[in-house]
Amino acid sequence: MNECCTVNMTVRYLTKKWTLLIILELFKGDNYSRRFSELKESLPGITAKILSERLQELEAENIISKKIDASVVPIRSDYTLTEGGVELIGVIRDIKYWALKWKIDNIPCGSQECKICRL
Amino acid sequence: MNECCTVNMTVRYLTKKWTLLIILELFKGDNYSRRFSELKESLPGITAKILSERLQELEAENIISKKIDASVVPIRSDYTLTEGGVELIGVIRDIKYWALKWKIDNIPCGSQECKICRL
DNA sequence: TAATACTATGAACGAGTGCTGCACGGTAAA
DNA sequence: TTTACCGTGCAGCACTCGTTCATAGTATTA
Repeated sequence: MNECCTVNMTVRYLTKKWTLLIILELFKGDNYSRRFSELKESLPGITAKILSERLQELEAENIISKKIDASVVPIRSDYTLTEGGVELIGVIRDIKYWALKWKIDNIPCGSQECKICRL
Repeated sequence: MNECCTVNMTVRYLTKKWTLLIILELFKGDNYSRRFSELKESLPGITAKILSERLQELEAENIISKKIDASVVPIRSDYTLTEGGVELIGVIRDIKYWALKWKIDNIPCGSQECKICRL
């Protein structure tokens, strides 16, 4: 439907609800890592289904990696930013800087609802 | 519906069909400038309506500026990348580099259909 | 014995958005 | 009268996104 292009596809993923926030949560975690339940807690309002979906997408995109510890019960799932994922933070920062520099009527960030601009 | 955030909003605009291509066309033009009809010609398949819409959006975002020469008939409309728009090219490049570096199964760019990767 | 914690997946539904197609508007030169 | 030029408005289709509810498996805890 849209143009075939890695740029476009990449950007497209980032627009999905929660995706940026999930990446940022992982970035803040020890070793850029978080558990499923931790993510869910730190993202009030997200449903397990959507979180699961986004994590799968990010894994498919090689932005995060997943490690399941099935020896423990209940199961632990750890999600970690890949090297590429960590570098993506830099790209997101660049976008943010551009936006802050050139957007006159930007949405007031730093508000409680927006965690992205705390980068 | 989505998170309020300039980053998110910015990225969101870039995902729309034709937007990236329009920006690139302007970037290639003399003085980063193009006329409506020139844009339409160089983007086969785009309709006047969509081109018009995208240009309006980009203008509202301060990425391009518009100049109408009503003294001539038929009317001439010139669209030019703003300073911010030109800087945005750098951001798009960064996204592209990231994508090329980290995406294993990226869509084959350089194909005829994709003009974005010629950046 | 039953409930709870944890990590999911699937189906159905509703809302929204993006894009297309078509019609229509104006003016001046050819 | 047609063409070049630059749009706008409306109708409608298709797709996507997100929510909600149902389900599932296991081991510890009450």
